[in-house]
Amino acid sequence: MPQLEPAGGDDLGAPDELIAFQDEGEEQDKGAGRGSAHGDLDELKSSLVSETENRGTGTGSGSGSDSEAERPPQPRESFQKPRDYLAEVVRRQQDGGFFKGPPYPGYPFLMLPELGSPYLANGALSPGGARTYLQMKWPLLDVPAGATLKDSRSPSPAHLSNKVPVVQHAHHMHPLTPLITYSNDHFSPGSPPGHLSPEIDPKTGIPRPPHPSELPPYYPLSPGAVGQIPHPLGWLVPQQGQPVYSIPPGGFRHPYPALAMNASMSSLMSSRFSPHMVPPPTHGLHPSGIPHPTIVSPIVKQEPTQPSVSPGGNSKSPVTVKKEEEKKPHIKKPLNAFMLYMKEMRAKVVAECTLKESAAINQILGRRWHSLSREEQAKYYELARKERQLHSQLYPTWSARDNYGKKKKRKREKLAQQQSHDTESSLASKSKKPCVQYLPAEKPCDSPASSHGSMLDSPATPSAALASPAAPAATHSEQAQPLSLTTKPEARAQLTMHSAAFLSGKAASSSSSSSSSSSSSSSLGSPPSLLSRPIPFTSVPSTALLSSPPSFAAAIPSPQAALAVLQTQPLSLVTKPAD
DNA sequence: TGGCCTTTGAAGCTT
DNA sequence: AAGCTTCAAAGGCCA
Repeated sequence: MPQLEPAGGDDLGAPDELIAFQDEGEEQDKGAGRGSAHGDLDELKSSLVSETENRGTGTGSGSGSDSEAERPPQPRESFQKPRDYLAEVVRRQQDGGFFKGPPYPGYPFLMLPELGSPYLANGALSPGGARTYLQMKWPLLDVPAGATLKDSRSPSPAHLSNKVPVVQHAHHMHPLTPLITYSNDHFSPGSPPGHLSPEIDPKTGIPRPPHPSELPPYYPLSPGAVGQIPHPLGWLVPQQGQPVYSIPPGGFRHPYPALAMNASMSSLMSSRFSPHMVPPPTHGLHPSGIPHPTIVSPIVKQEPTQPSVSPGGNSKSPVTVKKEEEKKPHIKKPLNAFMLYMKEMRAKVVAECTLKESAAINQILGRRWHSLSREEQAKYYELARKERQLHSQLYPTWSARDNYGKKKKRKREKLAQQQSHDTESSLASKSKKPCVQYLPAEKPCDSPASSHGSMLDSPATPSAALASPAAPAATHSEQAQPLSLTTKPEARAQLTMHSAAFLSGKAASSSSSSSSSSSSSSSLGSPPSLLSRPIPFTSVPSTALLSSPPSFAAAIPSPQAALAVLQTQPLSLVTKPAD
């Protein structure tokens, strides 16, 4: 199978349309997606229209629809050779120029500390702009200077409060290295949800050799943990800097697990070692002794409600099992695509809205999620896939089963009761709160910027769908991807009633983007359709990457610049030209 | 103080 | 195999 091919060669005979598709994705990343948030709306509209037209013609290049001034002038064809791309990247960095960022404030950056620059323990941006922000289409990687030298077992308080998205190669390497490494990745921009990927099956344990770049580098740690790796956006968006994962009190050898993991994985990958060669971790610890951020100290999260369900069931007494379980750190599930999306976009929505309740925010995010283009969603699916991959690499023995049934027993009971009640009640008597409660009719979040971005970004148009090259190659799993708008029809109805204006208004505001409008309405009121499916990207070959234009990798000279870019930077995973 | 709410997706569990 | 359940994040709300 292609995935087992040597890195970078995981595709054979990629259809041209796939490449074109890839290009389209890039186009959107840098085009509509970026401009939608803060850019000129009219330009965006035009761009979208042009893109749609291009799709219709099958060209997909979208080169003619480029309406962004910041856009790299070079035609993508000029980067068919990785070195060309890299040269361009270097040139741009030297020029100090960077491109207007897309609406995604998160992942796109690889934060590389300048050697010798002081590391700000609290994660705040260095006044001196000590960091070099290298745009990465991947979770933020931030390696505090000297981080790799620190003994995480005695971390400084700085780490405890570090809100800087961390992660990066432990090796000192050229800033472009990450980009280069991507070229070896089997990454497919339109990658399907992880479990759909034919490349790896964490469960069956037949993963392809992991590539460092595939290891999602962000695993925020909870406060009080020895080390912390907050959300990538945490350094700029405190709300999102909340710890996601904590680390067991055992102490680590490296304050940045993911970072170290990258390093180890890099070695593994470079030597083509199979992940199986990595000794299984003990109690959530990485073989290298590096804890994973998904580990939550049992102290922090102690829910010894059930006897051990470890696969290796034994005859130990319940008490013993319970004790062992208490000792066992709680390893959280890796975040799925939507969770990643929420983490990234929550702050943005909160900032735009008057709402603060997560329930309401989540509803909005849920709708926006559906309004995202398939390409954009694909980025998150890919992130999630990598997340799971890293997770499985770190915790080969971990299973979602480990956390199953250990949380909120009351809730389950309540749900059960509710279900029984629902069966007896009419639809109107659903016990769940109507969504309207969280999404007031006054559209408190009718923020033009992001909303437009989401809506406009959505190319979920018939033409777009038809233009999807991967469609024919969609796997069963891909087709099984959630198409739904919401799992609760009644809630959806509520949303439709009370929020249609919210979405349609946005769509209407971009009249030229009729596709967006239709998409929105479709998402809300129509049965799930192909349009709302995640991109089937398993078939997107890496060769497509070879033809992909370089995503603008740029050095950001200052925190202010970083912020500026971050505010407009779209999430994009594809950055790597094949080498 | 801790569960609820809300979202989607992954994965385990149940039938 | 299909359907159901749980968990993952987030933070205000409420008992």
